[in-house]
Amino acid sequence: MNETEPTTLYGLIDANNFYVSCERLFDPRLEGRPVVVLSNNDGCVVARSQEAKDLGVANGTPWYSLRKQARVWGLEARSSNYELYADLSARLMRIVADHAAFMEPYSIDETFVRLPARRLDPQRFGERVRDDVARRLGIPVSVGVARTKTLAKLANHGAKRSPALAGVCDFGRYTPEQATRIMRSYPTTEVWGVAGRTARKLTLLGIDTVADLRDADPHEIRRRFSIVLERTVLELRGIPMIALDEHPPPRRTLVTSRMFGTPTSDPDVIVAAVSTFAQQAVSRLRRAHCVAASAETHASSSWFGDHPVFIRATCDFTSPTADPLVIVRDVTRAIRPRILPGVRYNRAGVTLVGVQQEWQPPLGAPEDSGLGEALDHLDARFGRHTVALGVAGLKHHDFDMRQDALSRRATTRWDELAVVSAHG
DNA sequence: TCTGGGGTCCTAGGACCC
DNA sequence: TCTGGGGTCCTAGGACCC
Repeated sequence: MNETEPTTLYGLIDANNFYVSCERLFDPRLEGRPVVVLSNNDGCVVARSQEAKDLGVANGTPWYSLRKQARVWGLEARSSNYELYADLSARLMRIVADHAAFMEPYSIDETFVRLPARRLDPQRFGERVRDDVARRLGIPVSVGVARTKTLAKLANHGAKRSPALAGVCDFGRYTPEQATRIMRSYPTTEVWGVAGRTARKLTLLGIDTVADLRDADPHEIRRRFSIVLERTVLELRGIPMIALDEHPPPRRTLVTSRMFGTPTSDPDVIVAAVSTFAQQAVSRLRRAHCVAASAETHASSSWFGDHPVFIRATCDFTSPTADPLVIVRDVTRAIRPRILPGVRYNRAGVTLVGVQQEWQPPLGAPEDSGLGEALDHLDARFGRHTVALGVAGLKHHDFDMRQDALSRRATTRWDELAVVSAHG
């Protein structure tokens, strides 16, 4: 690399404890206290405040097993409020976009960026982003900057972990010796793309730390693992192998799947759930202006029972479609005969497959019922979920999830606005 | 009693074709 | 005695991400 050529630098901006931070934004009493956010159905912990992490609460812990101790600790729990999080996420991305040359949103709470070509000190860049998001949104973020996406991820971990860095880590500031020392202090599981299975296999080869992985033979890694892990090794050496993708291809599958609040053996309830989930999936499909080629439906009993049951049915549509009438009909017809009597189902879902941009149906293709368009209009005029097909239109269902501690959707619902009062 | 939801990519193996 | 080789497409399963 030519020293005079400005190197491309990647940044990773990641919100701290995003769901908890969202909850705190509209309920400041949660500030400074241990807080967790629960999965759908109030099942298990999916996000924790720093205070909750310090208490030793692990992600994935079932809430029922914590409830008692939570009272002793003063641990607060909230049901997940994805409508709120999605809206705040969009605001976060808009703010970051003001600072970046290119950006690639990576998940609901993080985005990769390419730093502006204008030589701005990476440390200053990180501080500006952090401060601007804090000022305009009120959510704390951490920033990692490095020559590859994998290193930017690692730098971001460091920025979060080390209070002295105050949320910004420019990996390029370290000497080779310092970088090696840091990488020796982290296990391989801290690397983007390495989880338990791979880490265990790496340990057998004597590769325990990030530094070990960086120094491993890439060809050997490719032979024993995959091309993906080989790229990771090179990225850890500062060689960019994973490009920034500003226009990721549209999704190919679209899933709506959920546990039931109460398990059921009643085929009518299961079919009603499938019908409801199918309509939610179609609604997302239509908002993306896409059609689907086929669908898969599944239902299952608890994984933790003695004899877990999993049923599935697939259906290919005559031609790719976004017609709720067709999709709901085919999906429910496919699954009903597969339902086994006497099994307590506690989960169902619909996956739309072969999702693609809207296309012109060929001559002779079955006609669209026009119902989807009508529902879109009603949604736009009267709000979502105003009208639905069949039993999905009812307000309450036997399969509804439990959400005992749901916060307000303060930024997307007029009737759930935050109320602020001042006392003189 | 009670254990999330929504995605991606890679690999291996089988079917099928010439 | 000893059985081609290369290509594509599809599916299932594994591993990972947040």
